[in-house]
Order: sequence, then C-alpha cells, then structure tokens
Amino acid sequence: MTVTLADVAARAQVSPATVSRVLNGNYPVAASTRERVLKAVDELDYVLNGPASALAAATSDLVGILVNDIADPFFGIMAGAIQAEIGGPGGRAGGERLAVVCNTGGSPERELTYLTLLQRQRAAAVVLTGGAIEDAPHQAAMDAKLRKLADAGTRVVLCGRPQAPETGAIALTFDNRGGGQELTGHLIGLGHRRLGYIAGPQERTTTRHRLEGHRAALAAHGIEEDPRWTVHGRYDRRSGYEATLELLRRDPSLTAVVAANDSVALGACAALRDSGLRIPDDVSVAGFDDLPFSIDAVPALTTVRLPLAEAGARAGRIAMGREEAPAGGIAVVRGELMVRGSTAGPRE
Amino acid sequence: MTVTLADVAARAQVSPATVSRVLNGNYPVAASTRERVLKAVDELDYVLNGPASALAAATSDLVGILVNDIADPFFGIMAGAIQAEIGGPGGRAGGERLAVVCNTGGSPERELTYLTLLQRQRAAAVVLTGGAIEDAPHQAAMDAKLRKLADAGTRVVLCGRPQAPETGAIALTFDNRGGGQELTGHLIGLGHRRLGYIAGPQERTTTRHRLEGHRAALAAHGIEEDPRWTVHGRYDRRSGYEATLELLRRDPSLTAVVAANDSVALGACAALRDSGLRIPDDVSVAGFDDLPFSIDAVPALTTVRLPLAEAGARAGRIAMGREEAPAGGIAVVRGELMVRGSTAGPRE
DNA sequence: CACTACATAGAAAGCGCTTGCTGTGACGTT
DNA sequence: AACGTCACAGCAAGCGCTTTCTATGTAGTG
Repeated sequence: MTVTLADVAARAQVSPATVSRVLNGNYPVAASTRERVLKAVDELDYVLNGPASALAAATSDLVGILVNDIADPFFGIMAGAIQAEIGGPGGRAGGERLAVVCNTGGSPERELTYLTLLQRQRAAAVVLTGGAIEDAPHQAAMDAKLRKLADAGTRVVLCGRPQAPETGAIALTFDNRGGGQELTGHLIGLGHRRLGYIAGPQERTTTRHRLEGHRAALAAHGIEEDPRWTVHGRYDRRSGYEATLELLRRDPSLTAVVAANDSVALGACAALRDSGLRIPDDVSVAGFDDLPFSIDAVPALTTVRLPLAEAGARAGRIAMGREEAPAGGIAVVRGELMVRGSTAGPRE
Repeated sequence: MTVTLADVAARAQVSPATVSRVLNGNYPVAASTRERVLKAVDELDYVLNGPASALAAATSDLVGILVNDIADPFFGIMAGAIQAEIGGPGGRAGGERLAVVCNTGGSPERELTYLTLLQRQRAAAVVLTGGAIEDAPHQAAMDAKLRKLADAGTRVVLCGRPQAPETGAIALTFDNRGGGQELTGHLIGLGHRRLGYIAGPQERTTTRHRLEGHRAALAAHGIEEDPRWTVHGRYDRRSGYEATLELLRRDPSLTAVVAANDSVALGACAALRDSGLRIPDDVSVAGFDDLPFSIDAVPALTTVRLPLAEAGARAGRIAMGREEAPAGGIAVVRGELMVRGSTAGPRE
C-alpha cells in the first residue's frame, strides 16, 4: 500500500542501502545513481517513514519546547524565537527538525508526562520555558527526569527558568529579582510609600523572585511592608482586576500598584478606572515583561522589559549545539526598566 | 545501555509479548502477571521506545497543530483549546497523545514541510488553523498533501480556515465575511460615510473575506468606496500604526477606521492619538477577533468576537474522533459584534 | 603489467516493539 | 472419566530503515 524504501530501490534499480544513503547524504553516491534515485523518489511520491528511520538510526529529529500557557504571548514569543532557531522546516538549520511546542498549562503532572513522551520519542533536545514549580517532590521528579534525558543524549535547555542543579541542563535565567527590585525602586524614587503588590501564583519561582525583588527595594528604602499590601493571584488580566479591588478594599490609601506581569497590570488599570481612580494621578501602575500590548495601554505601562525573543533564540541555538553553552551552564538574562506614563509621583 | 522490553521481560520472568500486552492493555493478562511486570517496569525505570512502537504498530500518537504565528494570541488561544481536547498528557482523553504545535510563520513552504514531517511521523491527526494562502500552485500542493494525509488515515481538520474541497478534510470555517459586514454595517449605522480600511496581507483568505464583508456593507448602503481608503499591511500593531498614518495622509476627513484585527486596531488607535485625534470623538476605530486585551484598550475596542476557544475545542474533539464531523464536512462559525467605546457617531 | 588503493554498490544483520498463531494447563460438561 | 473450552502466555515473524562489512570495478603506481 504505502511506498517504502524498497519500492524506490526497485524502481531506481539499486539496493535499499543506496537509496537510504542518497536520502541521508552522508556517504559517497555517484551522481548518476543519485539522480536516478531522486527521480524514483519523486515519481513514487515516497515519504520516509519517521519511526522506522528513528528506530534504525537510534536518533530522532524531534525537539520539544515546553510552555506553561500557549495562549499567553509571554510564552508564545519565546516559543516562536526558539522554534525559529531550531530551524523547523525552512529555518536556517540544515537538517530538518520538527520543533514542537507542548502546552503544560502550568500543571506539574503534564509537565512530567510531556517529558516522558519526549523521552519516548528520543527527542534530540528539549527546551523548558518559564518559571518552575516550587514543590519539593515535583522538583525532585523533574530533576531526575531531566537528568535521565540528558544522560540519554537529549540536550536540555531552560529558558527563563532557574537552574536545575545536577541535571546537566543549561539555564538561561531571567533576573526577575533584580527587575522587580528596580521597578519598585523606581516607584519609591517617585515618592511612593504605600505600594500594593499583586503577585502571581504562590508556588512558582517567577512569582517568588519578583516578589523578593519588590521587598528588597522596600527594605532598601526603609519602608516597612504591610502584609495587607500583597495579594496572590494568577498571571492573567482577570486576576489583576480582582486583586486590585481587594487591595483597594484593604487599604484605599495606596498610591501605587505593582503587578506580577503586564496582563495583571492591565486588569489592575481596569479595576482602578472602574473605581473612579485616575492613572497615574491617583494611583501609579507598573507591570512586568513588556509584552507588545503594554505600550498601547493608556497611559502606556511602565514595566520591565524581558528580552524574550533574544533569550528564546539563544536557547534555541544552544539546544541545537550551534552556540556554546554559557560558562557554568548558566547565564543570567537581565531585564530593562521601561518608564512610561502609568507611573508618576503620588498625589499628595 | 538503555532498558528495553526484553530486559523488563527477563526481570519479570515473562516473555516480551506479555510485557507489551501489559503496557498496551488490550489483551487479557492475569492480574498477578501484570503486577509482576509493572513492578519490573518500575524498578528498571523503563521507558517505551516510541519509534519502535510506532513502527511495529504502524500508528503513532502524534497530533500536529499548525499555526501561522505562535506569538499571536489569536493562534495561541486556538492551539491551547485544541491541545486541551487532544488530551495531551493529563487531558480527558484516555490514550496519551503528543499534541504538538508547529509554527509556520505564515510561510507557504514551511506549511508544506511541516505537513511532510507530520506525514513522516505518521501523525494520527493534523489540525490547521487560521487563514489559508491564496496562491494557486501552493493551494494545489496543499490540497494534494492533505488528500494524501487523509488517505493514509490521518484525520485532517481545518479550524478557522476555508474548506479544502476534495481533500477529505473537515472544516470549521469562521464567517469572516459576515462579521466584517456586520461590523462595517454598525459603523454606517452610526452615520459614518468615509471609512478607512486596514486590511491584512493580500494573499490570505482571511484578509479577503473580511474585506469583502466590509465592501458588501458599503455597497448595501449605497456608499461608493474610494480606493484610497484601503491599505494593506501585516496583522500586527506596527502595521496598523503605519497604515493609519498613511490613511490620514490620503484622506484626513475619514471618520472611522476599520482594522483587519485587534492588534492592527491597537496600532491604529496609537497612530490616531499621536496625530492628536480623539477616539471615538474624532475617529471611530473597530477591530476584529476580540482578543483578551481588546477590552483594555481605552476606549475599549468595538470588535467582532470569534469563539476561538470553542472552535478550537471542537476541532480538537473532531480530530480525536470524539465528536461527529459536521454534515457536509463543513461548519460555519459565526462571530458576534461587540460594541464598545471605540465607536460612536461621526463628529459633524 | 602486476599490484595496491580507492570509490561505489550490495548483502545482511539488526533497531525494539507488536501481534497472529500456537501451545498448555485448569475448568466445566456430558 | 474423557473431552471440549477457556484463559493466558510464548514463539516468531515482521514493521521499514540504517549501517557495518564485504565485493567489485576502476584508477593509480612502481
């Protein structure tokens, strides 16, 4: 039914071995023979059987990209950049690799299961993006899995994720702590003393690091933090909206709201507006990530730009072995404070 | 080196066949034997060899999702919904399937190559999202490819894409034409007579259909279109910004700007503001898609909501054979006009 | 001109798994 | 008590490709 290598070989009057060699092009084949084979391939409309090839060669051209939420541009941008470098079809890379992105939805189990699936497929490389989950058992399981993947020859790269020690993985870590500190420092510099903070989900490293940065800035300026000023939520607009209302309820005298990311900040802006407060006259708002839409908020969002595309591209190159891994297996990627209209001095 | 089925069999004191059957669970195996096998699997930390399994069984658990731009939430939302239904790991589906999203970047060649790659992997199903490219040779090539995939047993579903006749593909098509007509009709109803239109790239079906809807609305109200009122660009913010400036240059008397999608509309808003024009007092702006951020624009964007998540979910279910295909292999998914603050009557 | 060296092509042995078919005891039936 | 039935388990034949090793024709060398 389906055309196989043997069929092509028969048609081209050569052995299957020769056809294989023509297709893989790593063995001398006379030009005339090659052409005959190629012609047969074309005429029969032959398509290599991936699994068979992977089995025999004990390698595969699959590269996995794990993301927490594919609908979030934060991940979409990184994934796109990674994929572009992996080369997918048409990319600059020579060999064609199937770069696939897997959506974990932030679930620990799915993260692990996808890794197993990729291990099954004997993936050539795996790139994990975004923050990790801070749950000891899960982290141990992940580390063990990553270790096993690395041992099996799969290149493992972490992009925007803290280093996983002892796993052989290469990490491109975002300096969420530093960015958070700089951002809150900026607000304090403007004169703010009562700052609300809308954090992400509790158990994520990204959440913790950004919050730590925020607190470090407060501490550095001798501002004592009121526990009422911090609310946890998800990394989305809705959560930002609700958290802001909660913050306002707890302490209406806040003069600034720092959000875990830009989507949350947008929600915060909406909540403030709906509460009759002006931005930044009454309350300043700051985000994080600098996603494309942040500049379109009115007023434009002050935020910390993370070079998502650049980091993703680099991760992709490292995964393909086209760029050397950073010394020590880890590189810290810094953010850049983008001061825009959503922050100003407090009203009084 | 790596653990194989045979190793597990040896350890559990059974034949490889039995181990395989335990793992696939579609053949009676005595409970005691099963347990012994499972124990051995666990102890040896055995991971099935995907390619070998796929080769022997002549099937694979890979499902491909093709998107034009993974960094665009339009595709991200659909892809996420599809993937959730495919069941990826942890999904509701029983068998674990590796749902992978492939980023074509809108390039015809990459689209085709990804399809070949998926064909190689003997993918169980393929879902193509977003508009198609209107280039006869490419379309013919695509159709042939889809036909071949379908013939090989791969289920092919088009989500938000026009039907591909004679290919055996099932289509969930967005009613871009109807949505566009309704949107422009709304603007005309408000009293606008001079409407600028920022279209997407020329060769995409989505672009053409939305534009056709726009023109149909104009025609229906007896408004003669000025060719200067239409500008083509990409589906992004930047393009919307530039196109709007161009539109303003060509005809400063325009009272409304209709954008190809929400990102473009956001860029248009920015350009108008930067030109000293108020929205909607001086110029009304309308988008398309109703992406999550559209409601956060100030003023909130009037747009056509496309049920991306719902359509994606349905496409996913059909791809998995968990939902019946629509009669005739095609279903039209309608959009819903969302009237918000960015549109109002013209100034004069 | 005999002999070695090289460039190609083929034969064949797997890669690790699935599955149709063939045992083989333990039961149930007349 | 003899025999048909089941319920399991194993054998072995591939799935379609890669690759090592070997064979062969040709070219280069003294």
